[in-house]
Amino acid sequence: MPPINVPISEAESRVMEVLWQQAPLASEQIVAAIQQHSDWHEKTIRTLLNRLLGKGAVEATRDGRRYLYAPLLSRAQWQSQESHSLLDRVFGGRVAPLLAHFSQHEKLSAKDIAELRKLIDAIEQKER
Amino acid sequence: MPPINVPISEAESRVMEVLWQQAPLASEQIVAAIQQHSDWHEKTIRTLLNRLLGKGAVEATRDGRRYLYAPLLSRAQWQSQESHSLLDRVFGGRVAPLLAHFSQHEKLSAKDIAELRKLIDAIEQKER
DNA sequence: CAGTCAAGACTACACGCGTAATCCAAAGGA
DNA sequence: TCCTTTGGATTACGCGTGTAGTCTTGACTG
Repeated sequence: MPPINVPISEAESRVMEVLWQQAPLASEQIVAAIQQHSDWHEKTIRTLLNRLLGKGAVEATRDGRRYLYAPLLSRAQWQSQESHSLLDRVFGGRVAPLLAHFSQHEKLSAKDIAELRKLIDAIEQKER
Repeated sequence: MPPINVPISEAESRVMEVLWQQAPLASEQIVAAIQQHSDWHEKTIRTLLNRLLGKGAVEATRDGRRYLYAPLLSRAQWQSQESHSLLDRVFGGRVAPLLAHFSQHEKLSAKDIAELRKLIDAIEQKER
């Protein structure tokens, strides 16, 4: 599975979210899923699906007279791309300033902090 | 100082970076600074400056026959906007998954980890 | 005073994106 | 068999962005 390296837009990512939760799906099901939480027109959603196809972010396999769609770009890959992009564009590629920023300017709940500590402990465990 | 809440584009942010390092500056100095690290045309840079003006992200004060430019949007504000946007768009608004993602998929140096630990210690200090 | 130059203002243009509408072909119903 | 329906393919269109080019006006030069 080669990494997919095409940027997908905000609206397109909403379509991907549906497929990341469940796939393969027919376009009708995707439309239905999205319309539960937004009022996008069916045509709009199909357009986005087609653009994702063009970008190679999803695949379509024929199923009778329609297609079933499934993601080729994984959620983790996409998250990596977006995170990396933020890191490079906004924080000069360094993780610590990003973290410092979050700690100083974003509200971290006690739970967040506890989770962070656990994560770091886990990382250090792995290291040694 | 009211927070500036207009999105600035990638290219525009390069111009802001110059002004965040030093301000106020005449456009000529901004052009010179940017051309040290890129080959953007002078006209391009001036266009970006003007768009930033239009967005209210910088201010221009007359200085004889030219303007001196200074940021109105601060770097920290911008970093917050961008971070928040990533957090919401990509990680459902929760910090821990973002961090988990970084810890699992991005390479964190030992130094990063040490800094993270220090940050968390500091946060917890502050809390109690 | 007329011409030139430089900084900023205005205009341009292609491409991606959000947001659809229209066109087409195959399948199913009358 | 012809019409309708339905999924998909193609086309549309305004806005932001990257990337400049042209126009204007005031200042300086001869």
